[in-house]
Amino acid sequence: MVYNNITMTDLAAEYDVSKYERPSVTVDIVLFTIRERRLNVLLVRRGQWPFEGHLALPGGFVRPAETLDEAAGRELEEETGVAGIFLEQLRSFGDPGRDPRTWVITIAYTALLPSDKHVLRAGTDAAEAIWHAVEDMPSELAFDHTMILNYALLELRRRVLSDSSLIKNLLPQRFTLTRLQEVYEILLGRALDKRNFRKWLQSENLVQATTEEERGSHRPARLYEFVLESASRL
Amino acid sequence: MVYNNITMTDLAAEYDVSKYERPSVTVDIVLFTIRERRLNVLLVRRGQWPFEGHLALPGGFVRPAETLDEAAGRELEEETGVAGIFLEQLRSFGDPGRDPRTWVITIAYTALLPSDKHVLRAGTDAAEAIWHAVEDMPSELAFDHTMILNYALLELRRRVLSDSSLIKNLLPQRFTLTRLQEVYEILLGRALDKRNFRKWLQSENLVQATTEEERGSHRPARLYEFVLESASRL
DNA sequence: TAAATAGTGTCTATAAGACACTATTCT
DNA sequence: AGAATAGTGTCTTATAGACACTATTTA
Repeated sequence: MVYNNITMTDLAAEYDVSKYERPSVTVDIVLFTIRERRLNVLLVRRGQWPFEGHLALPGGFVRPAETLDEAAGRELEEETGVAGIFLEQLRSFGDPGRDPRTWVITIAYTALLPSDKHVLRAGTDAAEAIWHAVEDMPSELAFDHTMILNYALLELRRRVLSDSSLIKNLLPQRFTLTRLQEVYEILLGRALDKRNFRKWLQSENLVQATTEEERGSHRPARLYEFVLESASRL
Repeated sequence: MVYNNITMTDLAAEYDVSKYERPSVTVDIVLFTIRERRLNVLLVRRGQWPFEGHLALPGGFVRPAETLDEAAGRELEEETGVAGIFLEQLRSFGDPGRDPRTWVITIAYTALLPSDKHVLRAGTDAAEAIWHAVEDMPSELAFDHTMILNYALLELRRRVLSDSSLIKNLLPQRFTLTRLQEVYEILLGRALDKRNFRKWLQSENLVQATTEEERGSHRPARLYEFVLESASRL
C-alpha cells in the first residue's frame, strides 16, 4: 500500500496519531482437527523466553500490508504447510501484561483441518509442532493461550450447532455416515442416535451419496460427499 | 510476496519485538438504542481530516495499561456520559488502507443503551454526537464504518435470537409486555403474534409482573421487570 | 457361521404458528 | 357510548427424541 513507502510517519505526526503508543499486534491460530476419534489442537513448543519450553498456540506478527485474514493464513501455512483451509476470526485478546515482553494485542483465529490432511511441515520458527488432544490439555500453556483455547472450544461447539455446514471442514472429501456422526459426537461431547442422526441429515440436505463404498471386515459402507451449496447461514 | 523475506527466525533470535512495525489500535463502538420505535445507532460527525464532515462510529485509541473492554467502556463514557451499560466485543477490522493516515487496526464493540437513558453528554472530542435510525443510514460513513455497522446489525439480530436475555439491555427497568414485543419486532424486522409471543415469554422465565401498572387513555397495562437470573447462554 | 458394522421406521412429546374475541380504562 | 389498548386459549404442524431389528460383507 502506498502509505507504507514514505508518508506514514509524516502524516502520523501531523495528525496526532503518533502521540499514542502503539502495541504489537499478532494473530494466534487455534487449529482443530480430528485424530484417532478425538478433537486435537495444534501446539508449538516455544524455544525461547518468555515461556521457554511451554506449549503455545501457533501465531506471529501481523504485517502492515496484509489483512488480518491474510496474516492468519500466512502464519498457518508457515507452521503447517497447509493452505486454503477454513479459517475464521475468533476474538481479540489484549489484557495488559498478557505478554511480558511488551504490549501485545492478539487477534485469535479458529481453523479446521480435514482429518486426511494431517501432514505438518516443520515450521520455520516453530521448534516443534505437535497435535494435542483437547481432553487432556497441559494446564500451563504460554501467555493467555489456555483462555483463548477454552474460548475457541466454546465457539467451535456453538458454531457447529448453528451452522451444520461447518463440519465439512473436518472431514475428507468422501466419508461414511458413521464417520460423520462420530465427528459430531466428538464436537458435541455426547452420543447421538444413529437413526435420528440420519433422519436429521436428510432434512439438512448437506450430503449426497456417491457410488463408491468403503470396505472392511464387515458390510461395506456407502461413501458420501458434501453437497456443494450456494448458501447456508442464518 | 515481499514479506516472505523477513522471517520469524530473525525475531526469535533476539526477542526483539520492537523491530516489527506496530499498528495503531483503536476501539470503535456501535451503540444501539430504540428511539421512537426504531433502532438507532450513535454516530459522531468528524471535525478533521480524514473524512472531515462525515459521520463515523465513536471510538478512540486503546491505551497500554487498559484492557480492550476497558478501552471501549472509557471511550463510550467519554462520548455519551453513560457508563456501566452492556458492552461486548464484536470483531476486529484491519484491512490495510482502511485508515488513510496510518496503519490502524480497530476492535469493534457493540453496546446497547436502554431506551430511557438517551441523555448524551457533549463529548470531549466528538464534535457532534447524534442518534441515527439504522433504516435510512447515510451511505457514506467514514473509514470502513459502514461495513462495521452492517456486521454489527447482523450480529445483533443473531445474538438476540440465541440469547433472549440480551433484550433487557434495551429496555428500562419496568415496561409493558406490548413494549417488549415492540422491541423484539424492531430487532427482528417482522411482526409477531401477541398471544404466541406471550406464551413464549412464559416458557422463557425472563420477566416477572410487578404490582405497578401504566395508565393511558385506555385500559392500564401491567408493568413487568426482568428476572435477575443466575445463568443463560448455551 | 460368527463377527462386525451398515442400514432402516414408528411412536411420542415438545415447540411454533395460525387465528379472534372479551376486558378495562379514559374521554 | 366510543376509542384505544390489554389480555387471553385452541388447534394444527413441525421438530426432536426414544427405541430394536435385519442386511451384508469378510474371515
